[in-house]
Amino acid sequence: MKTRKAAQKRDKILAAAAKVFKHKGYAEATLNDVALEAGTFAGSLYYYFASKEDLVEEVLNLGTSRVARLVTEKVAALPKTIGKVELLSIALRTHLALALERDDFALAYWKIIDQVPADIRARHASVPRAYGRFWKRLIEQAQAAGEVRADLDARIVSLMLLGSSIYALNWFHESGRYSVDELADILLKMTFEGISKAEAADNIATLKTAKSRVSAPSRRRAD
Amino acid sequence: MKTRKAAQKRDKILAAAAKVFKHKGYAEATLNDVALEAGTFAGSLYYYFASKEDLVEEVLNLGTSRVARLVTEKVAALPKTIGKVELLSIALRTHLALALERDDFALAYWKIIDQVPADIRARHASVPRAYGRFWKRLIEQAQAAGEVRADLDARIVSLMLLGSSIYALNWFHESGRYSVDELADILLKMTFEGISKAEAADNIATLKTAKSRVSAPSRRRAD
DNA sequence: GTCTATAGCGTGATAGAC
DNA sequence: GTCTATCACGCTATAGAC
Repeated sequence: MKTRKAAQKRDKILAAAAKVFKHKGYAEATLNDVALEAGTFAGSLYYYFASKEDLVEEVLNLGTSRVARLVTEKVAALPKTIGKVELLSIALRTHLALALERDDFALAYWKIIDQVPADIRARHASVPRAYGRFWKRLIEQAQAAGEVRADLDARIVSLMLLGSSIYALNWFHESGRYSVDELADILLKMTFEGISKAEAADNIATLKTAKSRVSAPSRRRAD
Repeated sequence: MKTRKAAQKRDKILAAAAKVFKHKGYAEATLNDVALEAGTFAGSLYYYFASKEDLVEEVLNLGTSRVARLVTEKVAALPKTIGKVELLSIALRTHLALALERDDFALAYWKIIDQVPADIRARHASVPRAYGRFWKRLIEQAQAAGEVRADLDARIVSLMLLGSSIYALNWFHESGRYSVDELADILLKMTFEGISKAEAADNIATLKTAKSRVSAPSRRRAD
C-alpha cells in the first residue's frame, strides 16, 4: 500500500519538476513552484528526495534515457538486410520525432543541462555519450557499406546532424508550416543529397576559392 | 577625465561579467563574483549599472551584435559578381570561425540566453531575428540564382545550418583533431554535396520507404 | 568616484506536530 | 506519510562614509 501510493506521488513530483524546470530553468525554479505544481508543499518534497540536486538529477536521467532507448531499440529491431542509408534515415526520423514531441522531460533536459552544478552534469554524462557513440557508429557502418561517402569524419557528421535536430527545439514551435514529419523530410534530403542544385554541382569546386578569401577574424570588440 | 576612466572600468566590468556568466550561468553568477573578477566590489557595480539585469542585457547585446555585424559586413564587401554558392560558403565559414573563436561575450550569450528573465530575452530578440533573416535571404538568393535547389524551404535550411554551428560550441573543444577551418570544410561539403556516396545516390529513393516504416512515437514514459 | 555596512527578501532545508 | 513553522544562509540592492 504505502509503497504503491508513495511511488505514484513521487512520479507526480517528478512530472511537476520537469514542467517547472522546462520553463524556469534550474536556479529560477523553486521547490515551492514544484510543490504547487504537484499539489503539495515544499517541505513535503524532502520525504521523496534528499535535495533539489537529487530531484533534478532524476529529471535529467528520465529526459535522456527515454529518447536514447527508443531510438536504439527501433534500430535494433530492424531487419539485418536493410540498407544502411535507409537505417540512418529511420533513426534520424525517429530521433527528430521524439525530440520534437515536446515531452516535458526531454525539453527540461535541454533547458537545464548547462545550468546544473558541474558534478551533477558530470555524473549524468554517460547516457548522452553512449547515444553520441551510437550515432557515430551508424555513420561508420554506412560508410563501411559504401553507402555514405567515407571522406567525412563520422563523428563530426553525427554531431552536425544531432546539432540540427537539437537546435530545432528552439524554433520549431514558431512555425506551423511544417509537421515534424515534413521537417524530417527536409533534413533528410538536405543531409543525404546536399543543397546544391545538381546541374550546378561543378560550382562546388569554388569552395576552395571561397576558403582562401576568409581572413582571420578581427579581435576588435564591438564598441 | 572622469568619463574616460569610468568608461574603461565599465568595459572591464562588462568583460568580467561575460567571463563569469560564461561559466556560471545567469542565476548562479553573483555580483560579488563579477566584482572580484573586475577587481572591485559588489556595491561599486551600481555606479555603472542600475541592476544585474541591466548588466546582463548589455553583455547579451555585445555577444550577438559582433558576430552578426562582422558576418554581414564581410558578405556586403564581396564583389557583386561572386557566385551565390561561393558567397554562402564564405558566410558560413566566417560565421563558424567567429562562433568558435571562444569570445567570452559570444559564449556567454549562448550559455545564458535561455536563463535570463523573459522580458530581457524579448527585448533582446531583434538582433538574432535580423541575423536569422539575413541567412534566410542568402539561401533564397542562391535558390533564385539557380545555384541551390529550390525544393527545400529556405528558412528551414538556414536554421539547420545555424543549428549545426551553434551546437558545435558544445563539443568542439573536446577534440583537437580538427581546426575550425577544417571543421568548416566538412560542414560545407556535407551541406552542399550531401553525405550519400555519389554512386549510391539512387538509394535515396528508399527514403520514402524509410518514412513509411516509422510508427508514431510511443507516449509511454520511461520507467 | 569608490568602498563598507547592512537592509530586505527569498531560498533550501529541517524539526516536529498530527 | 504529510503538512507547517521556522532556521540559517546568500543574494541584490541601498545608504552613506570618505
